[in-house]
Amino acid sequence: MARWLFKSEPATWSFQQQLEAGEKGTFWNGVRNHLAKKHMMAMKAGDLGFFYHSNEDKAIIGVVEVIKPYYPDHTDETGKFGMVDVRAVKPLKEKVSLAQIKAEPRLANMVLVNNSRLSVQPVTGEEWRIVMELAGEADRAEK
DNA sequence: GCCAACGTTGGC
DNA sequence: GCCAACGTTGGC
Repeated sequence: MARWLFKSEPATWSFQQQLEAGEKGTFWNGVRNHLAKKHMMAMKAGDLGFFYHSNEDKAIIGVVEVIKPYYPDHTDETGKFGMVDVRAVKPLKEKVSLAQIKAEPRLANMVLVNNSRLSVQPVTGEEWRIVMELAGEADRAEK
C-alpha cells in the first residue's frame, strides 16, 4: 500500500474540517500541478496519507485515507486535472512539526524537506514509520 | 513582509 | 524548442 502526504493551508481547508466531513469524506480538488497530479493518479482506495498544515501550523496533524481514486476535477475548466476523495482517519496523538522533521536525519530525504511547495507528495514506508514514531503512534507504525 | 524556489507563460 | 520574465507558494 502506498503512502502519501497531502498539504493544505488550514485557512483554506483544515484537518478539523476534514474530520467534520466524516466517513464519507470529501474530494481533494484544486491541484494544478502535473507532478501532484501524477501522484494522485497513482493512488488507490485504501491508501493512507498524512495531512499537513502549511503556513500557520507547519506540522503533520492527522492521517487520511484515499476512498476514491483519481477522477476529473469539474472545477478545472482546462479539463487537465483531476482529484481524489479522502476521509479523515484520525488526528495524530502529537502533531509532528516541520522543525522536528528537519531535525530528524532519517527524514532528510522527505519530499516535504526538499520540495516543500509540492502539494501532494509520496511518502516512503520508512518515512511513514518514523513520522508515526515522532507522533507517539509507534504501535501503529507496524505495517 | 520578505524572499527563495519552482512552475508557467510567452517571445523569439 | 529555448529561456527570460513573471506569478505563486510557503518558510522564515
